[in-house]
Amino acid sequence: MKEVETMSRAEWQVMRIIWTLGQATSKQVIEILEQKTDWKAATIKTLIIRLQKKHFLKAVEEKRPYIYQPTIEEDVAIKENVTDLFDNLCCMRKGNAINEIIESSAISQADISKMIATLNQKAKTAPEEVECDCLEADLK
Amino acid sequence: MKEVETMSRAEWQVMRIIWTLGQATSKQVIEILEQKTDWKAATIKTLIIRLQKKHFLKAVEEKRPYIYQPTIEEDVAIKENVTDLFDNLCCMRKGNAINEIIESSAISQADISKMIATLNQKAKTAPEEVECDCLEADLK
DNA sequence: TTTTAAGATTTACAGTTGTAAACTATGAAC
DNA sequence: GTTCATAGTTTACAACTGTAAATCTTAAAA
Repeated sequence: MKEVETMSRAEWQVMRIIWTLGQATSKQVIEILEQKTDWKAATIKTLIIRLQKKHFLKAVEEKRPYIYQPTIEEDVAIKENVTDLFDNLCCMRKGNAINEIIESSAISQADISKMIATLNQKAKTAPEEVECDCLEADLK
Repeated sequence: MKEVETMSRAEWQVMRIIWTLGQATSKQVIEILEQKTDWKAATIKTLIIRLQKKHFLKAVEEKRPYIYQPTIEEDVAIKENVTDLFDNLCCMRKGNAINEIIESSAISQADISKMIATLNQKAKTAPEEVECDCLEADLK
């Protein structure tokens, strides 16, 4: 059973537009997503409605067209998603997985420096080996 | 429309067990997952069957109990998942997202060193800033 | 060889997601 | 004040998921 609302893949694309714009009308979102995808306007409207039902978007409804605004910050949502994924990976393999995304992502100088700092810090107390816990009983 | 088969969350848990053991009978998987989750044996059997239909597992069927083996390597599957997630994040925010998982994950000395090496290498050609492309039209 | 328990397969069913058409309401133009 | 076009809401429907019971098979015990 689902405890917390989550965004589907398609819904996430809608949110990206609105996060980037700060707020947007459905028309704006539709115009942009029709460029990026093969979705029909009706599809995009459905996604907006679902995001409202899930409370990830709220609409300023003074008058039409409504203006849609995010109710969750992009960084927070990203962190939730990434955490959720990594929580289900074998501990032993996270390091390698992270190394692979670093390799394949464009990252700014500033972010690189920050990561190196984080890693140096971590190195002070990091274990020689990380144990696999894939067969361990969970506490839940 | 789905071009490629993907594993659902629940199916992933089954794969983790079998990846870790190398191969396993349904009984082994059931015993372990009954510890880790609230799933009933029947549920776990369903997941195994679906994984076979999706060709992520094959069964050695000489005789019962069958022995199930992965048809995809764990590292490959992890990379696909992680890539799939990061492909849908705003470019500008990937650096920060990666930094956050580094902070919150247990990582071995060896993996830390490797990442630092990767980052130093990247720093040589990394841009000062990464541009957001969330509103850009895709090539597809 | 019959019985039976363990294991495999089918069937079930509601909720989510991708995908979109049909329908309704409203601001703006006439 | 009507009439539209635009924007918002309902309805639709199949595939995928989480969840599991019911049923069929077969190796092993009796």
